[in-house]
Amino acid sequence: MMEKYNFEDIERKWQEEWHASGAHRVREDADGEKYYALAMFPYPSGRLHMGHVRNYSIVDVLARYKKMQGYNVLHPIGWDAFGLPAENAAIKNQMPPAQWTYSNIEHMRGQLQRLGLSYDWDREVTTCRPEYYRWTQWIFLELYKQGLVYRREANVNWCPSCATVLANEQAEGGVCERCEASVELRSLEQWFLKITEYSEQLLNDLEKLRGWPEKVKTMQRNWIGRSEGVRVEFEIEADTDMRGVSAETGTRIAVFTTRVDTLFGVSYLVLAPEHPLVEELVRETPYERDVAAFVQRFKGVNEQARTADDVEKEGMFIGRCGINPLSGERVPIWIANYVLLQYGTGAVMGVPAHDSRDFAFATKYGLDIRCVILEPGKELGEGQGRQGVREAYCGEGKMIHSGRFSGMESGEAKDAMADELEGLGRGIRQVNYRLRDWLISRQRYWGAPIPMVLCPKCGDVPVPEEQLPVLLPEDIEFKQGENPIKSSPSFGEAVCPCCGGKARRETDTMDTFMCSSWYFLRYCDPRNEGAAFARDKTAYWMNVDQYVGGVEHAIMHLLYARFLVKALRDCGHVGVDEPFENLLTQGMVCKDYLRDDGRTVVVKMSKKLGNVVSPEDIVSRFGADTARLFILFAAPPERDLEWNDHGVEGCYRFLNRVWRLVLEVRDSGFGASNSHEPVSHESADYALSALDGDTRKVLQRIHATIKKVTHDVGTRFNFNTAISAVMELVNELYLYKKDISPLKDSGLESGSEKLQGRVAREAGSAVLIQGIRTVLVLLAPFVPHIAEELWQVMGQVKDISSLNKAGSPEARDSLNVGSSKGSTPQTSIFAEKWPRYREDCLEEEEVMIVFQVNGKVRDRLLLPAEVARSEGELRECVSELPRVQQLMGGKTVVKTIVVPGKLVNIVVK
RNA sequence: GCGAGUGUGGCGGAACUGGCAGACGCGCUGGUCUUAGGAACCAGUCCUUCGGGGUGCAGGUUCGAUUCCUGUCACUCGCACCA
Repeated sequence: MMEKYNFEDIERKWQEEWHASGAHRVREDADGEKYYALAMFPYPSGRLHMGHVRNYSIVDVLARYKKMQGYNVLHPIGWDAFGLPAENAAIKNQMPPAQWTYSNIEHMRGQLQRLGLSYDWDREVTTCRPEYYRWTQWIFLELYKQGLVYRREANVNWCPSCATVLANEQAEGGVCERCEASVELRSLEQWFLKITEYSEQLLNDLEKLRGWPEKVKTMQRNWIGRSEGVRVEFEIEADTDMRGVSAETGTRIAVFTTRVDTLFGVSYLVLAPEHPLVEELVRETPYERDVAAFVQRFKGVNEQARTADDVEKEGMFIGRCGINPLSGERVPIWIANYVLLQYGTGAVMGVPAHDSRDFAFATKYGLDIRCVILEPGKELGEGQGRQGVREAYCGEGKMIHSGRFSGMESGEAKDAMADELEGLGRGIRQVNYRLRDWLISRQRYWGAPIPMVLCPKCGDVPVPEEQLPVLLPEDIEFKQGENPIKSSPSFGEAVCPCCGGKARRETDTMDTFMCSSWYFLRYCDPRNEGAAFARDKTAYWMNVDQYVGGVEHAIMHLLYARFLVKALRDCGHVGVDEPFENLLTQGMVCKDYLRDDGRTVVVKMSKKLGNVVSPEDIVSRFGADTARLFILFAAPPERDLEWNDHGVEGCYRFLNRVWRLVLEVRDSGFGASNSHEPVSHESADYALSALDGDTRKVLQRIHATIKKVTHDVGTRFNFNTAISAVMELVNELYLYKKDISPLKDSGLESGSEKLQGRVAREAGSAVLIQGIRTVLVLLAPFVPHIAEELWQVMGQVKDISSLNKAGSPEARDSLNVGSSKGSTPQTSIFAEKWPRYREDCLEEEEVMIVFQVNGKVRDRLLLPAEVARSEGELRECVSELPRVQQLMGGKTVVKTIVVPGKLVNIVVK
């Protein structure tokens, strides 16, 4: 009676074995080529979800595969452990965030280990531990030294009832997610990193990232938002009263435009309501009161709400006029909600005829709409009023009504007008970025404290390096409201490192993105107590060869990490420009969900909807190997994956099938142990050509599978098709095994026939065993436990090794997957070399050729390979095909296309 | 709005540089075995009026299009203080 596939015992056994032998520990090795496989580290939310399982399974396959290929593989894991949920849990459960976090990590670490992921646990990193955040603080100070850190007032979402700062997501619709009070913008002192100083580099270096999905690069490009244009200055009309305008702010309004060619179409100027000039321009004018009221209305509204699609454009005239620097025309100055202070100069020129936003605004307020660019192929009547213009034309065209620029192409005019403005000192070519500086301060407890001291005498003073880490206080009271860190009686008090006087300690903590922007560097040297990382360690391991994670991190995390690496490079701490060589963005794990309206839809698994499947449940019912196999088989990694319980069962069935195949082979006398008398040397020395057709076919399939799986795993990351190829091989081995079963030996043949038969059978057995070994090795990265177990079983099957004599030692090596070298039950399958396929084994004896008439398949023929490859012979074949001849009857052959080895297409009329 | 992506059986998905559409798996149908259920195994499974027709829809390029081009429709995702 064959033992059952007992995944529980097997998985436990091998996990213990790997742990005991330190199978996944890794260190720098000058001889080996390194490979750094990295999954985005998890937030310790409590338990793993299927998205984690998918992410880590993908990376584990790559890590194990590369290792079998002989690479020195770094495959680490850690915890992105700071963040708001821990604080919320602290308030709810009256438990310190640290305790909540560490117990979550404890549980999730167990879950990861249960999945058999090949992490080097000695390198585990936890961002909320002082040993780690000490270096996060150090990095902050390094940036500070470089002048990349500054503090200024900035608007934050503030909930007056909770007395706290909210993230945008917590303030959706302008309402606090917890108490539903309406959120206001509050101006507070905030810490920023000058990421904008790197805008150009962050944009340009995207070119270097050949291994990144185009989609992510496009998102980053848009995010950085480079635009070339001209900063144009409009003089404020001289004959108006200038009382309010100070010398510093000047008497001009600067606007930024990418369409300087439309300058003659300007019919008004608009300032953002918060623009510093506004107040001065209206001071002591009849407009002062109304403008103040208007500005007040928009002060409390956050930008997101103000710029949303459905928000009506609103504005008002402020009683002043500007002068168009090229046309000399007077244009009224307005303020409006659709102009943002943060972008460009906080002011725009209104060109209703050629900008759809301006068009909407001008239409609403009855402002002039002047057409200055003619859409190609269209004509414009006399009179450039509002009549006839139904929508803004935003394209290029011929210049009209633009003084001496009329008649030019708009592209030409752009240059000419920019030149002229520059000559007049009224404009300058400028590049603008949408990217803004990174606000890293959080008025929260559970984060790395910003290592600064605010001294009344010396100002902002960095904490000296030797005083790091600035530890999070533990004498904290957790309750709804203000930053809990302020409840510590001692934390806020500090001695100024500069003057020794009494000072205040900064109580803001850092954005958790800061912690996760350098963890991949720490993995290279995780226990270093004297530095964040040693330069030679990062020099060896960096860059990350393959980074895998959800596309939700396409912008922020990946941009911040790129920025920090560049900044650290400029501080002399790392030698690379970019951290992540190749990036794979995996899709979401979805499941069907019955909506209220009775329709079933497939959406992302979420607790809220209740369509989740717990990894723990699947692992305990089917095992880690099945869970991994299914999640890799159900869809290619970058696509969304639909969870299907039946599909999981299918994968479980497949593993059982592999299990039985191996055990049956072990038990039913395949292999040399079955021989009653030794097969003579000569008869055992098979040449490939001496193998019978079926055996050759199986051998061919084995090598074709090696080729496909290697390509699918190593190059395409299409694990689903790799797995299906192995399934096909298993199906074929099953059929083949039945054919050559030793039980078929009737013993009725004559002596020589018997010998011949046995020789053939032994060749068959050898190929079968080789096939099974191949299956196990190819499956090992996906389902490591069962592969390891069955590899051990195969160690008990004696190898005939007859095929060893079929070629050179190298060829032998690749032909006999992991046989030879006296494979013993003690040898791990992961010590095996990843197999290489043999070209000569791939060649098929017969090839299926398709015959088409006018592009439609009419016949197929299985032809010997030489015939199939010969164009001449294929042409001849056609005349022998009755079906083709019949369809050609009475018609003239126009031409015949022959694709050797594939098809023949006859075009007839 | 701006930007990106995806549309193939009952379902998840294959088809790599244009060359047999539907690999592999699920589900379903019939059978073998079984007291029965399950498991396992075997056969079948796009539609069809048997001519042929089929890859969201309409065109185009080509001997030949799921693949390339143009237009169109539908859906999905991203767009600044959660992680």
